[in-house]
Amino acid sequence: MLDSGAAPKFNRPSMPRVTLAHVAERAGVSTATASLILSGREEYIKQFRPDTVEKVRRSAKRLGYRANLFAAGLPTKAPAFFVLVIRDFGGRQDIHDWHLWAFEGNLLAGAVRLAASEGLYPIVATINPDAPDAGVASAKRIVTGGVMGAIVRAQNPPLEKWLREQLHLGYRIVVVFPDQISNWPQNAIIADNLLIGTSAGRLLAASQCKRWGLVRYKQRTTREPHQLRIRGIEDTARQAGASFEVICLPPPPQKPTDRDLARLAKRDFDGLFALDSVLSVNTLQACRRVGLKPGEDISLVGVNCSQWHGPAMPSITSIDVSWSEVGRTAMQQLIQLSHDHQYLFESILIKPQIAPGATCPVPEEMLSDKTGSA
Amino acid sequence: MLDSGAAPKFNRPSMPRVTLAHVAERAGVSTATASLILSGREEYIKQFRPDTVEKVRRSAKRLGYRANLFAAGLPTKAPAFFVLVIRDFGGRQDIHDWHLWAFEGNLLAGAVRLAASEGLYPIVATINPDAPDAGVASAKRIVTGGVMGAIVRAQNPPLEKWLREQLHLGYRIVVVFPDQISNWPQNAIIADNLLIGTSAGRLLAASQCKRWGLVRYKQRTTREPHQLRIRGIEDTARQAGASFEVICLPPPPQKPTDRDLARLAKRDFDGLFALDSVLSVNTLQACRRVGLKPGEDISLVGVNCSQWHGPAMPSITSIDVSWSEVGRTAMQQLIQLSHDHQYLFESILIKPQIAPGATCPVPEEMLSDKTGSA
DNA sequence: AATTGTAAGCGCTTACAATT
DNA sequence: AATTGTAAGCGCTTACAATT
Repeated sequence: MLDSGAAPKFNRPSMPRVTLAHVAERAGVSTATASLILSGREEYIKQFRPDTVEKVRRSAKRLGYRANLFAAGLPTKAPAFFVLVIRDFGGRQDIHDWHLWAFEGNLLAGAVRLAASEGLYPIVATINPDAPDAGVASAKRIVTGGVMGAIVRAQNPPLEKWLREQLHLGYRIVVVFPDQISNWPQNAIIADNLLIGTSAGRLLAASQCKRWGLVRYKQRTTREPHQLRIRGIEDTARQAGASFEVICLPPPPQKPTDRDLARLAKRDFDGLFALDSVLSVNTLQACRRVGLKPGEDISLVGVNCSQWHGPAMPSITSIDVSWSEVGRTAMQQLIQLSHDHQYLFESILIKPQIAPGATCPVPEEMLSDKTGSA
Repeated sequence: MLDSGAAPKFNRPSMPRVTLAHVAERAGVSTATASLILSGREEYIKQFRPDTVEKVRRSAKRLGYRANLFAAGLPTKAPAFFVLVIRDFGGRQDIHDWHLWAFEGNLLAGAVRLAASEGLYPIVATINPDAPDAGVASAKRIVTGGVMGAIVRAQNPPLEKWLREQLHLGYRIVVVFPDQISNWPQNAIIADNLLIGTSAGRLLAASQCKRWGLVRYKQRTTREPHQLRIRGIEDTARQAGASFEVICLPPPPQKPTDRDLARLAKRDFDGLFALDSVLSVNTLQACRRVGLKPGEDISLVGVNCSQWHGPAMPSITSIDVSWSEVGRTAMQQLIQLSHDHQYLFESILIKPQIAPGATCPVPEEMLSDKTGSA
């Protein structure tokens, strides 16, 4: 299929780039003059004679001149690039992995929209959480490779540890959704996980639920974000005088088994809270499989799953964290730090938003507190 | 919420970077020696005395030296960066837009995995198709800003025209999924749209369908990729002696109306082919709404929707194009061009794969031809 | 011959000097 | 005073010269 080099017309060597020197020479001025004029900054341009400005601009246009952005950044010590480290989801064709890309995409979009307005470009590195050290080296290299700063979607303890070291060496790093929250009093953008839990609890309480079930993964160690969510709903359960029990489902590659479903089928619960997006969808699915109808005979509140609903399924009432808002906030901080020539800021909590769905009604008064960012 | 600058510890100025000169000085050698040794290339290192090598490495480690990748690329004229232009899906909270990020993510992943092995980093620019000229300038600037090359997810005719101009100026550009296929005999990675259509047709024919319906958008102009898919299935219908009619659904922001559904409800069809991913999902949804059960009383073949199925819905039998394969192929070509110091190659067709689902059976013999790339 | 340094240069920016 | 050029420098690489 590939036929490169066969036909002569595919053998054309790539032309040498047009440089500022070419433009200057053709316009009969020095490179300094050309540079100043092409900078586009009025304070520079106005000190040249109009016909000189014209000459230079014409020459640049004529030759198709484009500044080399890498060279341009060197003298000013203000690189036009920042790093964005996101997750790669292996080559696995798992449907959940595939969808998770949408979160990363929104994070990227949030950051990039702001960056563009500052003339900043993102260099994207991906890290596959399953491949501990493989692709990480390349990401590390670029984070410390002379960029203006880095926004890193944290992935695992070793990476977070390295990031903290680099941060205190003076690299401008903003961490997004760290796992070990308590280690990040500085430079992190964190979802308000406690509020996620209490919000879910308030929804279940408002629906008069009395027998709450918390759906989580069966794992030895529970990560801090989930712990906080659990604490949030536990507190609310206590206040609401509801019973509170835990249901475990297997982590992503696996699907819930009949044994997992049995617990649900006993109908001990009238309200469920699923800790994350995949759990939420799996819980909805599991309920339907055992004949439960969330929204009718049981309430279900999920997390980050408002975008998830399949056509014939009820939409899940969801406590959402806006990934694009997180991306934007991270970028905002990076820009601020850069302007201030600093590298530390106090970590920021992002408030979740309640996205009403069919699986649990949302009282009017809870709909108002949708905002949360500065 | 943000408290930057308040506590004194957030006021630490970012430290100046450690440069090669620092490392060299501390090791008592010239920058040339330090550079050669830290290049990591055996042919350079072996010509130095072992203790010199040690001195330099220790000094670099001691000072926490990281090479500035932008400066490093200048002298060699082999920049370590390429551009990847993908789509941005506005701020719209449309569920389809949200999911479409997953495609862009897979495209990115495909390219980046290969790039990493060559030490290449992607600079990502996004273009919002709805904002014609707004963000485009920034993307154009970086594409011609001194990178090794660019992979561009084509978006619209004006952009494609500009890309073709730049290509013939000598910029290394690989276009992905162009709209105006016939304008891209060179430097494009294109889905084999004709084969998508004929594959769908063969599936419907194999299911003994006789009254085929083609589901497309109602628009004045039909874009070339869709035209080819239509031609593919039309040809197959003729060969199979099936009738062939068109059903129109409204484009993405809108949902199918009752009037749109009426056509389906008349049950004139026993086989449907939906032209793209959004149409496929909408068609499945529409069928269910009028009481049709795809897979039982009607066959449905979609495009790029195998990952889409909601829990309680049948999975759609889909003709898929692997976006990560497309990304990988584009990257492969870029690397090849760079090695050969060329900038043109013959456009490459990517064969689709048949992903069996519940809405239309797939004969054994059609499952084999899953591969397609070099 | 083995080992290292000198120097030029990548493409740009900007302070400052020099010219009219 | 208005206009432009000179020169140094950003941080690096690599051909080549120079030293032992």
